[in-house]
Amino acid sequence: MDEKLALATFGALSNATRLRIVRYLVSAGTSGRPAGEIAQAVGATPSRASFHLTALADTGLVAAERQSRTITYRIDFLAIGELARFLLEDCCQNNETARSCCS
Amino acid sequence: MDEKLALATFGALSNATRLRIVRYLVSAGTSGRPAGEIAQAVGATPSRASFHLTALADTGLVAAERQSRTITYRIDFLAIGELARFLLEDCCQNNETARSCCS
DNA sequence: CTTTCATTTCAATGATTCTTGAAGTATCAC
DNA sequence: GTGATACTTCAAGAATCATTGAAATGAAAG
Repeated sequence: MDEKLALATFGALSNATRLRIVRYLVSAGTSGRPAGEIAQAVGATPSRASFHLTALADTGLVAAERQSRTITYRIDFLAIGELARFLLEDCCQNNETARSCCS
Repeated sequence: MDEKLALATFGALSNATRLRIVRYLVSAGTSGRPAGEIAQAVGATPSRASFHLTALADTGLVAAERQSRTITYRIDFLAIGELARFLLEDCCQNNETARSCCS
């Protein structure tokens, strides 16, 4: 993960609505959830949810897949892992204190 | 780490100048660096650096300590570790794919 | 006590991001 | 075809965030 993407990904996670979406999609697992259901789950209008889903998709944190009328969004666990790796390895130079938190 | 702090911390890391400061302070290790030196290292005016250092300190990513005229800023490795933990455990429910990136 | 040095704070401006509601696109069912 | 459903896009305004340069603070030194 390059620095530019890391900055954008941190930005994506710094919004309450988007973080709620991420958590909801994590709980949904690999099957994902349709946009409308996500909007309802996080208490956002369809338009607002779409705005934030697009922002998340732009960073690769979620992937979108159209199935006829519905668009399914799915969390990308690898993208989150890569962000954690960026934080601990690239940024923190593998500092032991930092790493010890999630081992 | 609660969600509110996590949001603020992601926000703190989503700015290029602040990320440069974090990386510079990581390379400085536990002794930290004075504000002026940080400003110079990241190519920011004193005022701009101060603004971003305050933002970082507000989230606990760095700690400030005054020594007579100079103010030393130090990275808090634990805070970064806690953010990584939030990401992998709280957000990702310990998903193995996410965890595998930094093990 | 004045000056200098290191740094912060302030106010103004500019830039980015978020929200809202309306209009648009795509797909299905009739 | 028309109508309904699922979702996105757009434009306008509101809110938040970043940059700048000037003024203020706090601490040492002469």
